[in-house]
Amino acid sequence: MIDLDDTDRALLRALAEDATVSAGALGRRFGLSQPAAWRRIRRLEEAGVIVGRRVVVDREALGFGVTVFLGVKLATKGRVSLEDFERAVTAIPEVQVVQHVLGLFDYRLRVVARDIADFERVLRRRIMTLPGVGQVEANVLLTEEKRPGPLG
Amino acid sequence: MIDLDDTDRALLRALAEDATVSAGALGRRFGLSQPAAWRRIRRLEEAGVIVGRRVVVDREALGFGVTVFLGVKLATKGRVSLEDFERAVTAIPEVQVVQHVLGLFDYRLRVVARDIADFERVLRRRIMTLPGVGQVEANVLLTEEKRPGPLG
DNA sequence: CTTGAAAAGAACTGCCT
DNA sequence: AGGCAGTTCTTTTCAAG
Repeated sequence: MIDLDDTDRALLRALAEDATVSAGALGRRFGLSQPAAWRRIRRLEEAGVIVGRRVVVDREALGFGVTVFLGVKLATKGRVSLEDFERAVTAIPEVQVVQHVLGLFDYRLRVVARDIADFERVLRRRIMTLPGVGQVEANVLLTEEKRPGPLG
Repeated sequence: MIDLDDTDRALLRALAEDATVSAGALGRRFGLSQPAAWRRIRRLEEAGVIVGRRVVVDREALGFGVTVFLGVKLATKGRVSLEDFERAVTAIPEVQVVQHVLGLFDYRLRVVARDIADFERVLRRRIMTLPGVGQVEANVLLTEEKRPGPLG
């Protein structure tokens, strides 16, 4: 649990927004030399604050225009039920995220589909047939805004 | 809505997992030369399939060990209410994601906090005081698994 | 921390099959 | 489409202040 100064936070915020900028460009933006900026970034990686770099894929450009969030309550609890459910749900290609949660539901899923008809197919043939599924609640995504979040 | 072949999907899957690998390394992995792999990646960028590159920040390493998903139902609807709510909620630093959704709730929020006590503070002083907030439902994140999702 | 420089590697270009 | 060869740029490391 390293603590960061304002410059570290600025670098982190910039890289979380766009990781294609070079260390030299970041240094110029925040008043550091290229090696200084580079050393700070490497320090953030070594400290486990930066855990990887990913490309962001636009699902709509691939024809997946529908995103639905599902809350799933299991009818049967217990260790085996959780493991069975998790194994089965991770085998569904349309499921992007599986969150084990505490509260009214046991799992939250992020599911993508080509359109609503395609989503109904996924829901009926894939989701509702999962082992131990009880109550299911759905929310269809309209717009999504991601923000940097707190950094220390 | 470009359509991809198996090689494009393999490249995309690899880059969505780890964008630090070079075009040359990807080419060797999938039986392409460095320029061939690079040209395919650039084509995916130009087609709008790859929309950016980001670093992944581990919030736990920064001391934010608690993630909570909130479903929010507005008491007062209408265009102005939505805009007021969105403007106010995006000003809360602990809110990472704001999703406008259709269903039982109107918005879904991803909120991070240092611990449960800190989350209670955010909930009472920030979330419950948002303009037009009605019913609120919470799920505390235990574990999260992200999967590649469908690519075409 | 800085500047400057050097070596390694990746990105990018043009030409050819 | 893909490959080869070459150029340009960044990244990465080092030395010295």
